[in-house]
Amino acid sequence: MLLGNEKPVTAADKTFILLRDDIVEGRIVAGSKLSETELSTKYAVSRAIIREAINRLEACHIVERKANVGARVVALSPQGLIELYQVRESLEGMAARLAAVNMTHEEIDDLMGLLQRHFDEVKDGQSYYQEAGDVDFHYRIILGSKNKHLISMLFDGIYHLVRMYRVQLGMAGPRVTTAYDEHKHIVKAIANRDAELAEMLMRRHIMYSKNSIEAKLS
Amino acid sequence: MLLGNEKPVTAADKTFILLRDDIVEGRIVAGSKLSETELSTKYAVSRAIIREAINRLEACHIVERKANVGARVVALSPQGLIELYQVRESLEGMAARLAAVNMTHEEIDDLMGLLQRHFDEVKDGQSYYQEAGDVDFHYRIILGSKNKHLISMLFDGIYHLVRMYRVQLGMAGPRVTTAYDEHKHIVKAIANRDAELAEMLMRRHIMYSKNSIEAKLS
DNA sequence: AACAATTAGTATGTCGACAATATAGCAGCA
DNA sequence: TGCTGCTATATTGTCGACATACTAATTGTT
Repeated sequence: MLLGNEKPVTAADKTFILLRDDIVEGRIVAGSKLSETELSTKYAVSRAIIREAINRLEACHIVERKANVGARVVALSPQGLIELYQVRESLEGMAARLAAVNMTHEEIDDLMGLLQRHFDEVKDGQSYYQEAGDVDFHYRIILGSKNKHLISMLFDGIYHLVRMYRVQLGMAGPRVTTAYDEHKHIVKAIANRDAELAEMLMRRHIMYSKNSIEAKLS
Repeated sequence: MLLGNEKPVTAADKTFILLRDDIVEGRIVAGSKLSETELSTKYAVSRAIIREAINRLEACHIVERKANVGARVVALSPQGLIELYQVRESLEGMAARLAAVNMTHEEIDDLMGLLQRHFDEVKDGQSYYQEAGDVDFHYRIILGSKNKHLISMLFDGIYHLVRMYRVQLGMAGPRVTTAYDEHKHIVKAIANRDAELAEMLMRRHIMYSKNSIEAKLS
């Protein structure tokens, strides 16, 4: 899954994305060791490329590296997921706040259109959990914040980890109808340029989502 | 300045820290291009080491890299500083909230001791802006959150950028007495385990700090 | 004179080999 | 038998050289 407009141009870019997705999708199991030589044969590139890819994965917190020892894929734990959602709540809350100030009318209209399509799908009974739609919703609000650091942190860092948890702990969860209502209220707050409310609603939205996942884990 | 307990063991580690500090302290000017060959002679290491160091700097958002073109030190702008403080407000607010829940009594006592020493210095007329003290204060609360992602984002990422702005836009600002009061109230909220209030006060504290800097820029 | 294309030059991307460090296994001793 | 120290092996860290892509200067054309 390519997020944003990351266009891999160099071999290291491509290998980074391949390796990352193999990890996120669970084809390389969490907690396992990453051998540079092994990976270099597997992906048919030199060790230097693999090293660069692993370095970037470390920056995303997807792998952990110890000097002179090697790199391991991070281990997934309930505690880790909670910490991740705490950061998400904080950052996406701020994103919603900023989006209420910085999104253009056009962007807001687009967002409402997306929400309407989402609603139609729910109405048509396709009310399985639409991850793509949900991601797209959050995606646009984060971009709407117009804050470079926020965007980068969430897309390059947090997002892939969240997806890794979703995939590997198998939560293609429900929450579709309630999530729709929450999304609607958030957009309304943004359209009203109510930054305070937008942040609060987004934080609650993510908190609910966290609670739902926590409940499923226990 | 070494933050946390990053112990450079490999040559790439050392070069990364040297290069980072040269940039943060302004010995390498903001916006300038980083030539790999040039740097490799300057720091007396191979180009591979320099490349790894630059990769890590890119992960910190201290340099920007374009494929097949090269890396540049980020340019400093008022807008960039504002965006940085927006992220700080969000993350450190959450850190204070979590610290109120997760800090041990001992850690809170230590924090109060630090605050007392800070107060004594202010009383003694050494009321120039104590950056080290201020940093140490925020440092402990961030650590007190016990949230790995939060800690890493702030220390490895945001912190050095903030310092870069401070150094290069020359703001060894005042705000020492008011900042002291704000710190005191934050610690009180944490000691009372009032997460809600701790977050709110921390966010206001950072907002005030941002406003003070903005005023100085215009 | 101004613009386009080609070419030379320089910087980045990639590679394979060597050096240094950690881990595991084995031998020797208490 | 259990522990300590050494050795061997395998993995990571580092390096210099080659391949490739961008940049800019030069030349030719309109």
